[in-house]
Amino acid sequence: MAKELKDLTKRSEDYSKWYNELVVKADLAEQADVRGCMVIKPYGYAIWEKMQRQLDDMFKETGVQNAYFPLLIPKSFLSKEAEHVEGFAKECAVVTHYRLKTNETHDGVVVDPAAKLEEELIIRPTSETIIWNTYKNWINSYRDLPILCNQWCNVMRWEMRTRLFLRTSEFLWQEGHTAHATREEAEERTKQMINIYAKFAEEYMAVPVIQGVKSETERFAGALDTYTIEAMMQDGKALQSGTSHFLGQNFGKAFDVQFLNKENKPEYAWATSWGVSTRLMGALIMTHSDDNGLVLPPKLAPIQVVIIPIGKGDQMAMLDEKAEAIVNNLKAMGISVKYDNADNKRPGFKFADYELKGVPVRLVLGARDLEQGLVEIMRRDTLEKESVSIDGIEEYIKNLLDDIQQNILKKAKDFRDSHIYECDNYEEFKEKVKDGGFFLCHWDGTEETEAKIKEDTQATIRCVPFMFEQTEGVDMVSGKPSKCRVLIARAY
RNA sequence: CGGGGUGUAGCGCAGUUGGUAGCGCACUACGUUCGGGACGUAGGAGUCGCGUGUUCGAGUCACGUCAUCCCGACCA
Repeated sequence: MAKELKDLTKRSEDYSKWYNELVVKADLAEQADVRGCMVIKPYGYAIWEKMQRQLDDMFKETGVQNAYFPLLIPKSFLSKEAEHVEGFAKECAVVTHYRLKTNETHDGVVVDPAAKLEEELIIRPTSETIIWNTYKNWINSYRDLPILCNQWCNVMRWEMRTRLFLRTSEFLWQEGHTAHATREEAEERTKQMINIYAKFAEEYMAVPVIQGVKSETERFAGALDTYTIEAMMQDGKALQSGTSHFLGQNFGKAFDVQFLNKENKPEYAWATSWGVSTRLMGALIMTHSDDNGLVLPPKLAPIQVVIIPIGKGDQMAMLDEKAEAIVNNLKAMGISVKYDNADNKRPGFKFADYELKGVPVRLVLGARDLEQGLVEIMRRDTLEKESVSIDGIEEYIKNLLDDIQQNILKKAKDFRDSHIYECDNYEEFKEKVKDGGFFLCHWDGTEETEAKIKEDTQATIRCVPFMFEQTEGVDMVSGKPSKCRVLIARAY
């Protein structure tokens, strides 16, 4: 096992603490006083907004439109698709009453028993049911199809254990729900969306991901196929970062959504759904951060460049003037920049603070350097400092931002690739998997084997990956023949 | 839901055999500072998670309860 991963494993013992503390210190989010819910603070939300905007653009290029559906779902809707209810029943919050009243001692409120709902309402854990109940009214003919809707919303899943960004009871996400006239078209859409997620993760988040298809046990409740993108965190564990489901005609049948096809014959609609959540923020944090704090990819950083002036009182006016010119030039180039000339914080404090916040580039405007026409530039990914001529500094910064974006992706990719192992020996696997990493192993396709691996090692089959050339072999656990290698890892 | 922690000022914590509620950071004012998380002086801030009990007296002891964190089962 690589030495650096050993070191990470050591950190992994209190990785959660490191992660939670880092998030709080970097001012991204905090745990709310309500069980398992999260307050996303302005700086954190700014990152989420950038993600939203980019994803939205990518969706719209494929014809998807945004819409909005209700938060509350009648209980009966959820029971219409058997597997779906099985999967979500255990984690639903239920609305049973619609009114409170003053208590007998008049110092508080109680639920008014007279206001009990005849049918309870479920706070959406996901919206397939209410959306397909609506689609029923929208679809009569093959000419009405496809329907390509996405909604940005919150959902609630009453998780037993929560963790900031990775698993909160309430989380923000987008969920796309499409209806199609043919199986082929729906399957095509399922793959198209997982490709978009992978592209977004790599090009914008600089998080390399492995695409694949889930095993039957890990599949979304009610889906025929679940495609996933799996990212590797710095402690070698996997994080499922996005999913796209081919739902077949399950929801079409459950909600009786039929249309007349070209042959004038009734047919059930074909469905897909796909989503990514604020968990992506967790992926971002856990992929790039170091001990100084966050490292944000320039394409998603709310502040891409921070300018910090250093000088004595009478020099500040001159520095402000110099800074203003650079700020205006950078803004004109579409670069978001913050000039921090607050006089109540010393430069050293500002340096540390913006490093913690992950600002990709820092420009120090020092009176002393300026006499020689120089400024100091520091890049957050490597923490390297360089003195650069102030002439043409804007172009230099633009190139540097591009370079940082490329570099952190490369760094994450190199790390991941050096921790992917092919393994054919179960004893060796059991020993190595403890320390993290992705394992490509032959699997006989049975649930028994899957369960045994999980019980022995806590690792799970993440997916059947697409990106590797597949050959037949022998299952390392059962010794039975195997068609392909699957990706196995411990996961968040 | 099982096992283990932790609840005391905004944050991080100390508080001895039960006897006046403390420290660091942050905050406010003034001054000196300012090239890698400054310093001095003065000041503000706390129903000790909540409830019941034991006691002359409870942050401290007992019982209960709630919240939160970590480890499992569930999950994006």
